[in-house]
Amino acid sequence: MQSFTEENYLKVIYHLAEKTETVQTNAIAEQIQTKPASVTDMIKKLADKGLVDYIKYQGVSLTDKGRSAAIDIVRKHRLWEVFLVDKLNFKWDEVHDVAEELEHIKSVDLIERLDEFLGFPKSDPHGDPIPDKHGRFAKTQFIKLIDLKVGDSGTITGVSQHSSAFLKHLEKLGLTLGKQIQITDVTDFDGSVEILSSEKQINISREVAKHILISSNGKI
Amino acid sequence: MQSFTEENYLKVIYHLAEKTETVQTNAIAEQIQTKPASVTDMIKKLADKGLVDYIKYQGVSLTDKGRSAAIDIVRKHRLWEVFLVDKLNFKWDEVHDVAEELEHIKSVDLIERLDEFLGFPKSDPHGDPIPDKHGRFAKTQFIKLIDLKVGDSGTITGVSQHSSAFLKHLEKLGLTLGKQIQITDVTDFDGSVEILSSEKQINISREVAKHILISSNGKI
DNA sequence: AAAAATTTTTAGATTTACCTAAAAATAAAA
DNA sequence: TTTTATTTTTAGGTAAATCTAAAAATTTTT
Repeated sequence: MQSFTEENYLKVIYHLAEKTETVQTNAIAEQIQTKPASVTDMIKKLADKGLVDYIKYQGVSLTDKGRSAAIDIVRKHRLWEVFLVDKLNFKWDEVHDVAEELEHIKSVDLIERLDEFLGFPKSDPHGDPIPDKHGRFAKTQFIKLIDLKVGDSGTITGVSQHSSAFLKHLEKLGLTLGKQIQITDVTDFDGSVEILSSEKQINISREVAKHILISSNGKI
Repeated sequence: MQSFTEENYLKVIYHLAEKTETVQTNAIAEQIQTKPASVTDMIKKLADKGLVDYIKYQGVSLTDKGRSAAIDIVRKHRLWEVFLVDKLNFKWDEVHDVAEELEHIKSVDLIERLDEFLGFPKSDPHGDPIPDKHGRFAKTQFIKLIDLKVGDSGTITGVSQHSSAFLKHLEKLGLTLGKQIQITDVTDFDGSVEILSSEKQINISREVAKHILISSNGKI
C-alpha cells in the first residue's frame, strides 16, 4: 500500500513516461511542485519498494508493479471525473483538482461500484481512456489537430492539455468533445488554423491546435 | 484550513462532547487510536489555532470556530454515507470506513452539488441528522429502545452504535430503519427485551436494545 | 577534449505527527 | 488526610516528506 505522496509520484512518472522512455528528476520535480533534491529522496524510496527502476543520474522508469499501481490511480482519477461531470454537473474545466484528491481514496469496492454506477465509461470528460479493473485500456488512435492538412476532417475526441484556461477557451469556441471539424486553411504567418465547425469558421492558434485530439475520418 | 489529522481530532472531540461537557485526553486518545501524549501535543496546536479551549489537566472543549469546522466534517461524512448507500448500493454496515476517508475531501462546491444530487437528505443511513450547509440541523427526539416500557411502540429511526458487527446483527433480525416495533416483554433475568416487529416476536439483548433509537408514537 | 552549463545527488535541517519513559497534577481510596 | 491510583503533561526521540546549499556527475558548447 502506497502513501498519498508515493501515489502522486507514481502517477506523475507514469504520465511523463508517455513522452520519454526514462523520466528525469527535474521533470518530476516540476510536476510535483517540489525540489529536485526531494525527488531524489522519494525515488530511492520507490526503488527500494520495487516500484521504479532507478540508476543514479540516469532517471527512472516504472517497474510492472509501479506501472500497475499508477494505472490504478489514473483509473480512479478518470472515473471520479466522469462522476463529477455526469452526475454532479461540473464542467470539464472544473474537475481536475477535486479528482486529484478523490483518486487517493483507498477502497477497491468503492471504485468497482462507482464504475458500475457510471455505466462502465470508456473515457473521461477530456477524452482520455479509462483503464478497466485489470489495468487494460485501448490505446486510442488520436491525431493532433495541428497535424491535419487542409481538407481533412474529423471528430474532436480528446485534449492533451487539462488546464482550466485552455478548456474554458475551447468551450467558448464551441470546440467540445464529439464536435465535427474540418480544416479549411492554415495561415502561413503564424501557423494558426482555420476550421469549420457547426457551420461556423473558427480560427485557432497553433498552440491550441496542438492540444486538440482528433479521431480522423479522412477527407470529405 | 485544517490538516487531515486536525480534522479527525475536531470530529472526535465533537462526538465526545455530545456525552460530556469537557473532553478528556484519554478519551480522545482511545478514539483516535493514539497515545495520550500525542493528544496533548495536538490539543495545544488546536488551541493555538483557536479551535479548542484548553486548560491544562482540565480537558478541552470546542470553540465556535472549532465546532463549526467539526460539523462541516460530520456533514460531509453523512452525505457521503448517503451516496454510498443510495447510489452505490453499499449496505449500512459497509460505509463507515470509506466515508471516513471521503469526509476529508476539500471542496465546498463538491459537497453542495453532492447534497443536491442526493436530494438534500435530512439523515444518513444510520438515522443521524445531516447538518445543512450552515451547520444547522434538527436535534431529533430519539428514545432508546431500552427505555421503553412493555406496551410502548414506535419506529426505529436510528442507532447509536455504528460497528459493522452490530449493524449486521440488526440486519439479520430485520430491525432496520423505518421498522415499526412494539415492546411485548422485558425479561427479569437478563434484561433482554421481547419485541414485536413485522408480525414476528424477536428477543434482543439489553446491550442491543441500548443502541436502537426509537421515535415513539406512544402506546397502542 | 577542455571549459561551461545543466542536472542530479549528498549532507544536514525543518516540520508534522507520532512515540516512550518519566514527572507532575488530579482524583479516589484507605 | 495521607496514601494510592489514575490521568495528563513534559522531555527527548523517530519517521516521512520536505527544504537549502554545496558537491558530484553528466551533457553541451566551444
